[in-house]
Amino acid sequence: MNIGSAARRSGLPPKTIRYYEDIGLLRADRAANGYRDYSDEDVHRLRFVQRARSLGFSVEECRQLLSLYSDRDRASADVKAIATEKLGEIDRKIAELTGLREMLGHLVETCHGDARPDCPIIDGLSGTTTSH
Amino acid sequence: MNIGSAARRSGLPPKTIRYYEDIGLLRADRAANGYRDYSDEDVHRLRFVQRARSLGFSVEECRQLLSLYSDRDRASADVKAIATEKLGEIDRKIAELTGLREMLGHLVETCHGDARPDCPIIDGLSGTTTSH
DNA sequence: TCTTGAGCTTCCAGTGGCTGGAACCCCTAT
DNA sequence: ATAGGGGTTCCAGCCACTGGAAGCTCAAGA
Repeated sequence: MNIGSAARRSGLPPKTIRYYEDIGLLRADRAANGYRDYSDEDVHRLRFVQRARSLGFSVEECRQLLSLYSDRDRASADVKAIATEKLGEIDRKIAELTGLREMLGHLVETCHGDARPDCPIIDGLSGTTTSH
Repeated sequence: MNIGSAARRSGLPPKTIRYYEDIGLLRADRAANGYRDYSDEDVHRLRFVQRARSLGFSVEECRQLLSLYSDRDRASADVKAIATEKLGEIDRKIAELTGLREMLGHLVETCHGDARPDCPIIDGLSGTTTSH
């Protein structure tokens, strides 16, 4: 099938699929007219990458996962290691964002938000107020 | 003072400060020898940006905040609007990451992680298992 | 048959927010 | 005189795409 169909079935834009081929993540056959030609298995792989990306795996991690995916004899521990590492990263990001949320939320709460120029948010950012 | 001192005092690398000048976010005077010359007020502004960036504001938002910061007559409501919008974004990101965490966490939990090739994580990504 | 339009191809450039490196200048201390 | 640790500029690269131009191919309609 052509790239458009593969795109629709995998949930990835054609541009992205071409990009993935460009960086050697997923290659496709070519039809006689030069068009890329995708098999069902190719689409499967594309969707695999799409899911992995949407779960926060980097393209490089997708490359690893793909090779583990294709390796019928891989140890599940290898996959779990990557996923666990990623889980840690996600947790760290959540923690960081939660911290930010708290700080910014506090600033927003204490700002009366009217026409007067006095603003705790600006003060907080400029460091004139002791942050706690 | 030179860019190095300004960097140390603001918590921003010299490269980043030059970059900010490049994109017109913060400009600096020049000394006779061509070196950038920063006043305490400049450092204050740099730190302001540093804090805003670390709170998740984009550089463009920093530009807005800076102009609000410099405008002694601005309404605190204007600042609050930007901060509240950002708060919403942070909340959305947290929610998204929490969703990811749950999904990936579930996959990791159900993966026994040993030498056998059977792996729910790979299965989950490849879509052979119904996601719920 | 011709034309139209959609879809495909390649390639180049831009996004955000830096960061690294090269090549060079300046200033101070030894 | 020289060595070093600043500073300066500019160019390139990172990640993961995305937009756009110019040109090809294909199927359907007048």
